[in-house]
Amino acid sequence: MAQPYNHKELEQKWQKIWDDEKAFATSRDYSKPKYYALVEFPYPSGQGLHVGHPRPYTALDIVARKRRMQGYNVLYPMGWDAFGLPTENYAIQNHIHPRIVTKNNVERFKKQLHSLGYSFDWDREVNTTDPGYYKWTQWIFLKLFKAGLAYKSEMPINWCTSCKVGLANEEVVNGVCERCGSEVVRKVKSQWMLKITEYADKLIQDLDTVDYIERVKVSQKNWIGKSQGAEVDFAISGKEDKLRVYTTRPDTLFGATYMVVSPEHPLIDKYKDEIKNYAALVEYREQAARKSDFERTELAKDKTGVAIEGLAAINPVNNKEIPIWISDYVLMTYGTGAIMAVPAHDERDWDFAKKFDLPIIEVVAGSDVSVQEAVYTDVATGTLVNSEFLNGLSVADAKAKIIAFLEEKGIGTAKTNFKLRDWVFSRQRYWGEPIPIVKCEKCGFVAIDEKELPLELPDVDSYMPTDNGESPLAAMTDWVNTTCPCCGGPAQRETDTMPQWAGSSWYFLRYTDPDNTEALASKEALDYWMPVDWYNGGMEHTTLHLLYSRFWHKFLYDEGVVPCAEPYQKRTSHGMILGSNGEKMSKSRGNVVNPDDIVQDYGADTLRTYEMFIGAFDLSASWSEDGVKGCRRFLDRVWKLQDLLVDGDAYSADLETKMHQTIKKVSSDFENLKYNTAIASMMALINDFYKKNEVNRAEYRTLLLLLNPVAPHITEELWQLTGNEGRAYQASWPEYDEAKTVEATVEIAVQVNGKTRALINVAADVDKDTAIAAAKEALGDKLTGNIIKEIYVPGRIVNIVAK
RNA sequence: GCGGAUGUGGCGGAAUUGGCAGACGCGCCAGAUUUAGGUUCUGGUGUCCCCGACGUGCAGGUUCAAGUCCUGUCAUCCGCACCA
Repeated sequence: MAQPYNHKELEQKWQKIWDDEKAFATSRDYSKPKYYALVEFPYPSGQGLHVGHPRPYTALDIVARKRRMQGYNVLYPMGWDAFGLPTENYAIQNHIHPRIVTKNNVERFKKQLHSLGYSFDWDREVNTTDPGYYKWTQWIFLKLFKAGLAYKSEMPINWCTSCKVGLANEEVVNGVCERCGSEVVRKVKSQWMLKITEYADKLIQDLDTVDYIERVKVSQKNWIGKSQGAEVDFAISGKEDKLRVYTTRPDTLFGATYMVVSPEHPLIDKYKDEIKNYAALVEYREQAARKSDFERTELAKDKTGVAIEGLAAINPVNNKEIPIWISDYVLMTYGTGAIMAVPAHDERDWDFAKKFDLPIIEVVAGSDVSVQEAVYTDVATGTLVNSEFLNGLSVADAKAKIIAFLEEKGIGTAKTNFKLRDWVFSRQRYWGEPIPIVKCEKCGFVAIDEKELPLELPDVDSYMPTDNGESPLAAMTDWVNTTCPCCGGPAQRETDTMPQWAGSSWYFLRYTDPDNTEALASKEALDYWMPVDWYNGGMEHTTLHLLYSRFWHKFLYDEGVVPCAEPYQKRTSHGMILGSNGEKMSKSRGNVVNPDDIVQDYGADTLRTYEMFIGAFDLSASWSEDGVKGCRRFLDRVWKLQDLLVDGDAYSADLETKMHQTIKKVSSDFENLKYNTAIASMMALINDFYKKNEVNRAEYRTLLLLLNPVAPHITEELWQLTGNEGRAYQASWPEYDEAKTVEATVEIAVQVNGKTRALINVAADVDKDTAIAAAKEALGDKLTGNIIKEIYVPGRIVNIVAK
């Protein structure tokens, strides 16, 4: 009898051997075929590893281990996305330097990941807070600055009242701060911005060149939100000025019966002396400023607004004078901050017009414009009416004709717009990369010399942002006051730091050559390793991190720094692991599972197996301790198979087909995110061994290799115990013979009128006549009536239609 | 409101191009081993009026055949937020 399966002893033993043997160190031999597998590097939080982390890490560890066994030179690295607010908040509360907090958290995470037996190449570990790393984050920023893609802008930004930081639009979730949950208000502040919008078109187009799961592509496209329309100038009655609007429906111009501008629109202050109700407008604007974008744009709410008294616009196609209103449903940050309202064919405009009793003119036929439900906007089938020279045209034709008309008259142009807005890149915080820019009274904003990089984050007395919203760095006058690299005169350093997204926007490049001091990575390393072959990460990062990193990568490609236009060849996403009650795991719900406990009680191999077996990889799944036990039982059974081991260097005849089928299934399932069914097929295989009460060496050997990527420790131990040469992780991946995956005889169903009435065994390649004859014999007197049709699907079914 | 998913036994979940619904696991039931419990092994386990019928959120449809395709509809989850 074999010794009992002692997971603790055995897992520690093999983890040490792998370390000593440098088993998973990436080769610098660039002549072998390469494979770059990547998982999102974690933020090393104070809570330690969560059971959600191992799901993607195990999945790609399986792929990485399998690829090594298939002869690839594999890069499967890990690092730390360690700048960020929770660490800083912890530092503020406990008066510990964030560097120390980060160091402690990283140590803990690393120990936890190590205990799970991942094949990460720890020689290539990166940390975004390491000056040797952020030197290159700053270097990329300077490149962006020099290319005109980084600029300062005074504009309304999202301001978190609690964190006292500016947030990207993308970081505001349901109107509250993504990180702290506090209310977000609008505040004007001078911010560093990155022109991601410059790359909007490329970011959409190049999605066609990569293998991302469809959901991710769709999310990215929707986020970028490309729309084709026109900008149209409306004259302001009696003034030189024009009021420019953006519309996706220029064909409905004859139906524009009023205009709406955003409460912040500059028009209002420009003509304040002529506007009779200026005070009312200002009051409305102040109300709007207190609302978040979310509240302002919530669909269900009542429309509000104030008419501007004393100004009117002229509809350029029919020269009718129409009123101008202000309303907070028009946002200054999208389009031109002004719209033409076509209440007959836009729901929001319709609501507004009904509430304030404004005229509604139908210009696309086919609706009853007196009731809201009938608002007609069908682009595919509509026909224009009440529109003079557009009458009778389809919407598409009318669009083309009106744009031509506007362009000829010089009052409008075709225009493409994007929902995507530029990236607010400043944070008034301490724990981030300093922005390597100084402000000189004479020269303006000046990049510091590249030789000065990294511009290190200095130590400060307090990590709290100042009450006026300045970063704690602003209090360090010794550091702030410097000289201008351009003219040598007095200058001040930028005191804002970069957002957490900065370091994670290029980390996959650094892994290829992490110790390079001359460049972010050598050309040779980048040419060999890039692009990442398979990147897996959470759905929550598809619009933020994924878009930002693609943007930086495309910029670096244009600069000749990286060899490919897209960073990731393939992108997949995993589902969340929920608590056993089906809710998101959180301390307050008391449903958090600590992976350390599972490793302790059941072993890393059990945890890894369970995380893969829990359900479809891309869907969320609930944790179940019983499920963990089932996976442990499976590994116990694999362990105890050594007692049933018999000699044999070829698969036994009765299991040969099953062996080839299992190799085929496991091999393809590992490639297609179907880890759960791969494990199920291995369970089914060992059930067959148990039924037979024996397994031969050839069969056991194959099983151990198939299972090795999932449960590397136990399989390595069994590999050794049962007298195999070398290491399992170095063995070749099992191969199968397609011809041998097919059964000689198959059981097929015999149906009458689609209902199964019998089962027959036939040769797999039996012809139709023989199959039908066998089916009729099996049916006997169950078959009555006249046979109308006979259907035979090889290997599947015989269906006889009788009446 | 828009966009994306998801809906299958007591539970987690399987099911090529439409082709025997419920693989695999959990739980449960029974038997064996055990002083007993646990462990382990073996067998069983969708429902019902059980030689038959009914079953994949609901209602229709196409088809010899539908979890899968089509139309409509309901529910839940995620993302976005009046995007002009």
